[in-house]
Amino acid sequence: MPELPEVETVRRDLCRHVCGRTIARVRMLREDMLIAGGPSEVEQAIEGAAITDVGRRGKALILRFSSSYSLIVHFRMTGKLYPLATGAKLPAHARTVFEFDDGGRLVHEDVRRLGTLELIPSEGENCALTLTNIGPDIFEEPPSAEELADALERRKCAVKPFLLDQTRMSGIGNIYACEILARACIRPDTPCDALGASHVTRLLASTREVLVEAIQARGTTISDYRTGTGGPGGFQHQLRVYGRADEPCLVDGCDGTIRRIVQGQRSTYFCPVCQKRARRRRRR
DNA sequence: AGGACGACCAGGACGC
DNA sequence: TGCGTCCTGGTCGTCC
Repeated sequence: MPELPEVETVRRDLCRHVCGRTIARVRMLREDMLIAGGPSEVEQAIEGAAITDVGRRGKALILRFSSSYSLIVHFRMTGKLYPLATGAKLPAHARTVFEFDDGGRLVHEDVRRLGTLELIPSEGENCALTLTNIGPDIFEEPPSAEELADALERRKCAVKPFLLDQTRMSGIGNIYACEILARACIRPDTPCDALGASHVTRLLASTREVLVEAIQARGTTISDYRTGTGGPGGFQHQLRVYGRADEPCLVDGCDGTIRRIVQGQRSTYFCPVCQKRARRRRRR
């Protein structure tokens, strides 16, 4: 599932491969994925325009055009965006095809069609529906220890659902939430307001480490995700807990067994031995 | 206020 | 073989 490292990988790949190229024609095969404007508006806005930049906020990818329009793509679960090899057949679940004036094609594929496309004038990007309720990107604009401690103190919910909440900080999804907490040695069901200063420090450091390593590995491919060149990522081989229920903990010297629990209707994986639950602090 | 849960969507795994 | 059921999960909307 495309989370921050996956979308960042796609962004970097597309910057390299499609920036500067001009769209001759856009074909929208599933118009219902467009959440603002109609297909004809998209055609008018981007046909004849060049892709000038590819941006990202959280899990949202932003294609910027020389016509001063932006197309915001949210992959949700199964979205992919990559240049199609010359002469290659269109994939079964192609939803939008961008045809370049040099003959190349960029294809937007989404098996489950949960993803969205949104056209918006670039100057009004921040008002896009896709980006309302999406907080600062946790990789580009991470909170300070003080800010994070403050946010945690105000919440009683478990720390894992807190990490999934995109409104304060954006980009972390189910897989990386599990991995970050494993790295930080914090139990996912620890209440936010039980976490102290040392936990906050570990949480921030682990977040940074996991995201950096996952981006270096070009993201995690479990089933659908593909990079911006159409290939799989590599971080699935470096996962410590996600998807490893009943398997041994990989931490040196730890004899724990990975457990799976459900939080907010989502799978959570952790090692009950090396991930400690903080004791709730006494409040005065 | 904020938590729980269903809807959206389609395919893969699994049981009978 | 073939069908039904469950599971996957990001985000939004609804309800309590």
